[in-house]
Amino acid sequence: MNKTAQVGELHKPLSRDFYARDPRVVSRDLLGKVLVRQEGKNLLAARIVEVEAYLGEGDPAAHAAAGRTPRNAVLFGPPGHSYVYFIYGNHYCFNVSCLPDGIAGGVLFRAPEPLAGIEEMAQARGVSIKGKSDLRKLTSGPGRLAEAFGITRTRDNGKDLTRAGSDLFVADDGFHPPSVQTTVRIGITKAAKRPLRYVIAGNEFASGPKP
DNA sequence: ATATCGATTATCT
DNA sequence: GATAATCGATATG
Repeated sequence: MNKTAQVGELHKPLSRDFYARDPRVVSRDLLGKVLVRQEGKNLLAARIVEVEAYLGEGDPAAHAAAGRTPRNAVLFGPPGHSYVYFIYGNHYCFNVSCLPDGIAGGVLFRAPEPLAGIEEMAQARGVSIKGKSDLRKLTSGPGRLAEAFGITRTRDNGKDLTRAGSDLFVADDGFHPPSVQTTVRIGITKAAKRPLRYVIAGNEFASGPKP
C-alpha cells in the first residue's frame, strides 16, 4: 500500500453502509481515513487520528440520550450525515450520524493530521506555522478541527457526507493504522468511565498535552 | 421571560 | 492549574 495519499481516491466518499453500523465499530474504522473539504479549487485534507463514539438512548453523555429534539434530530436520521453543534459559546464540533434511520448514534471527530491545504487551515485558524510542531495547532481538538475546515452549523449541519460530489466527506486512501488505543472520553461528566475514545496509538496529532 | 449549562480553547498566574 | 469568553438549546414559570 502506498505511504502517500492516493489523491485519486480523495473524491470518493465512504458509503452509507460504512456508517450504518455501531458507532464503536465506525469509530475504529474511521481512524486512518481522510477528512476532505473541497471548496472549488481549494482542497483541505487531513488524516483522522482521534474520534469518540456516542451511542443513543443508553449513553448519558450523548446528545441523543434524552430523546429526539430539533437540535439532535440528525443523530436519529439516516447514517452518514453531519451533525454540527455549537459549544461553550465559542466552538463548533463535527460529528457523523451512525446506525440505520430511526436509531440514534454518532461519532465525534476530535483530531486529524493535516495533509493538504495547510496554508488555508492556518489562515482559518488565525495562526502561523513556523516549525513542524506548530501543525498541531491547526486541528488538534474538535473546536480547532471545525475552525480549520470552516465547519459551521448553518453551512454543514445535516449534510450528506456520502453524496458523490459533496464538498465535505471522508475517503479511504488505503492507509491502515498500525495500532489503535482506546481511552475514556474527554470533557464529559456523565458516563465518564466508558472507554469510547479511539486514538491511533502514539500519534502526535491527537488532542491534549504533548507527551 | 429567564436561568442553567455544556462532547472547548486561549490566556492568564 | 484556573478561569474567562460567549452562544444557543433546553427546562421551567
